[in-house]
Amino acid sequence: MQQDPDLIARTANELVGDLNPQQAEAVQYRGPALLIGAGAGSGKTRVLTRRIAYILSQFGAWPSQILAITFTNKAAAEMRERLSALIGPVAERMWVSTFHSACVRILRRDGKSIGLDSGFSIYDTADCERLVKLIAADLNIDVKRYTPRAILSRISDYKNNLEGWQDKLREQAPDYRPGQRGYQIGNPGNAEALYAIVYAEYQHRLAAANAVDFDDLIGRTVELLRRDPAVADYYRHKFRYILVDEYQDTNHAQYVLIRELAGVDAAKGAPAPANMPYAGREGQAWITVVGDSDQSIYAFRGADIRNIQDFEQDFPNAKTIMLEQNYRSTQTILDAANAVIAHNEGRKPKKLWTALGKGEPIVGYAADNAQQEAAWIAGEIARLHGEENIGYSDMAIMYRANAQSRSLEEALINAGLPYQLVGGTRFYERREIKDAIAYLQGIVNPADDVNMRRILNVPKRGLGARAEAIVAGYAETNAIPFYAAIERLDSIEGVPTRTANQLRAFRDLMDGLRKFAADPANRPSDIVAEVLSKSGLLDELKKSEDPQDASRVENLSQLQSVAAEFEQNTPDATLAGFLETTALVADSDQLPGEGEDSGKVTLMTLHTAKGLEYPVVFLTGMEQGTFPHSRAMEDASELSEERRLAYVGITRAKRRLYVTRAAVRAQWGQANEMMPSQFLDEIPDGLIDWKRREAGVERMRANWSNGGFDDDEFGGWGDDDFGGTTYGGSAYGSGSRGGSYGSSSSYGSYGSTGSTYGSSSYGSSYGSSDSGYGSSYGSGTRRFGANAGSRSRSGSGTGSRSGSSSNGRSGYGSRSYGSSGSSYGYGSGSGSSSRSGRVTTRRVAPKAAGSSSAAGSAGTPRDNGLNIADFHVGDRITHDMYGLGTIVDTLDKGPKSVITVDFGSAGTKRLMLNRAPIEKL
DNA sequence: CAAACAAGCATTTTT
DNA sequence: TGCTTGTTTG
Repeated sequence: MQQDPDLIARTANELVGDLNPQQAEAVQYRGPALLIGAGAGSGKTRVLTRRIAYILSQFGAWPSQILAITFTNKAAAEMRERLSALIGPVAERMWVSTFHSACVRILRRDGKSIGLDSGFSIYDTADCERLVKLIAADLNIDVKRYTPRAILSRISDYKNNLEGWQDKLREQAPDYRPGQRGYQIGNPGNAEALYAIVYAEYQHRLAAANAVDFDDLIGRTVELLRRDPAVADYYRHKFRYILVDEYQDTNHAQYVLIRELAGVDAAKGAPAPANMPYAGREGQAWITVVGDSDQSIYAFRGADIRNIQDFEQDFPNAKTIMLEQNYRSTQTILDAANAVIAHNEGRKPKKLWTALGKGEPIVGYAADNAQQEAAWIAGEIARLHGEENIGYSDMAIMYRANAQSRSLEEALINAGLPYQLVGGTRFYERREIKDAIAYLQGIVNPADDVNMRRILNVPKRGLGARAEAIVAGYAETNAIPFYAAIERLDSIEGVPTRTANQLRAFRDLMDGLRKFAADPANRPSDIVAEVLSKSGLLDELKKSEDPQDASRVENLSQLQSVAAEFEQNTPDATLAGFLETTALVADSDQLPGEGEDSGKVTLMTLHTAKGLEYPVVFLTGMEQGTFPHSRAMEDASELSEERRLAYVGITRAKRRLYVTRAAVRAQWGQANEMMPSQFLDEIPDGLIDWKRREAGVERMRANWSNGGFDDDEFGGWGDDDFGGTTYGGSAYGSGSRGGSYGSSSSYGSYGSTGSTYGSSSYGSSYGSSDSGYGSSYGSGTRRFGANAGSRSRSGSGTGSRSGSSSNGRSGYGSRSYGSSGSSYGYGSGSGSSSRSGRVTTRRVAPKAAGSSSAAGSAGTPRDNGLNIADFHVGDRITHDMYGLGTIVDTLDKGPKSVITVDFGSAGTKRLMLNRAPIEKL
């Protein structure tokens, strides 16, 4: 049955002999619909690839009959690789791809029947935003009230739910005709109508530009399958086995797409027989979906968890097989994960277990601030590498949001540790790259107005807003694309001669490039080179003085390399094909594949980390407001999603898990005091070995609280304990590893440069090491150092608490985070019952140490010599930053006296009298 | 029309 | 704090 020389036939025993019973059952199951509930680390990919091999060799299916869908290109590549190893080179020819690339392939081939020319452009988020802005300008929409982002997110919702613009328009604004001119919305009371109109107009212009956005790739493919029976038949006949990975992250459109491709509803007349040995050539294709509802973390982008929850109702004769044995992590890690996820309501109980044994405890660390958190992690990584011989590439640092990567990077640079950062501003989103791509897109698809208008004046060639408006007006009047108007510029009236000349030059440029691209002898990388030089993009950047532009030149040359690489890997590489790969890359795609050792520590967001595993994982920023993210804490369902994200993060770790937090985190240049994450409370206390349980500030706070002073917004009065003693001393130093840690090479310099952490010694040594980071980092540290200061407060009882905390858990209940704990009622996880109205992140350091003081003497004690006796309620003062204010309260604490000042619009602040930059009037 | 400057806003997470 | 956007001036 297998004449295909590229296909290695496998016996059933080869495919299931080494699997556990549930895995084996999943691989071999015969039936129209199978849900594999695959817990984290349960061998999901293995089962999926084995099942594909099994279908080929035991069901007798052709490779071309299989469609395997993943969410990222990397996952697809990995699956393909594993398949190759299992069944041979035939894997290279199979449809193993992401939803999006599978749809592109279908639309390129068959999109004509819904009006898509095969050279269509794929707009990324930035392109879409430009388009919405153009529309908003034309319709006179107030973009302050309706931001393009908000409009787009609404449009995305519509598309994810397959709500067409025609229906929306009919419901909300039946008199609007897409493409009509001079329509002014202004500010309608009816927001829904506005959304409907913009949606319709947006689709109209996408169609005119022969372009689609990400969501359209799915939605328009569904539309194609529904509208064109011949096309639908073709694919239903072709794909007899459809397998979908990460099914919990599918949205409604993707769900329908699968149904349509499988012909579930078309086959209704002949219900899927339950006892067929294989799918056969007719009727409904067989569907296998794999997923874990506890790892659904993309609801914000439309993923509908019900797809997986309701699978058995949705597909006739469906079968569910659960995989709960974990082969990845230690029992300790799984216990933590299980405990956390158990706090989510309305989920099917599921308990991962492992045969790997208990393993080491989770290590916890509470830092004073993000910089210290990062430095501690860097030190720990150096130690693990040096003492335990753990490779850098076996360690990963994860965080909730990309912005958190900065301090971590800085610490790693400072410690001289190799790292790679995944995500952040993506290569293809960089301005210069987008510019170059826009040229390429314009060559391939001249109707692409968004990209044409983007490059009209890039590089500067004297074609500004005015010229653009003239051309756009003509194009609109004549209902032709923007570029077509330029080609006809001789018939446009009222074009200044200069502008006309420039437009002609632009037209000649584009025509020349297009001719160049049309020559089959020129490959994509040649075209990229031609575009870069002829357009003047490269010249402009090379001439520039801006140091940033040097790296832009680098990036552009890298783009050319990418194109060259693409040619290497693709038999007949076309420019359009190249553009496609650039449009659909994901962050995780940059990660090295299996078996490649980067030799570097990996930094990435928790979202990016899904599907990956590392022997050592650092989960950072475990604070209320950071993780869970502040915008997700109010809403029960969003909080559940955060918790699933925590579950994903914990289960990435194979052997060792670290959880760290910072008591103070600076964001937007403001220091905020952060409460420990509720997820930390949800991990059973006995599983965590706290190397440092409380940050310095928290300990002090606890001690002062009985003095009745526990409120916010005073200039931090950290002292030497804050940095020196606490960090190098009791909490850390007394741990068994203190000595070796301090003496490890990369870290040693740090320890030796100064006794205090937050103050100048660190900032300056860093600042001098790298000019690029120096300014932002150095100043940030200095500012904090100035605030936290080095006023000595020695002796005031850091006693019992610090002692016991450094010894670990004893004596600490899971809720005893200092005195303030009880006032933060986020209730230990039981749903929405107790939601405190209190904000959990608070500003602790006023912007006080304004530019003047911060710039000067970093870390020196600066007593302004003011005396509390001179200040009374009602007195007027000025503050360097807040301006005029009136004293509303004073608190005499000697040198630590505090005044409360009402600054009117700037708010009411509590200020440390002797440190605040104020003047009495 | 471009360059320089000021103001306002921003951070979830991504195919 | 840092970036993007808008405004002003030459």
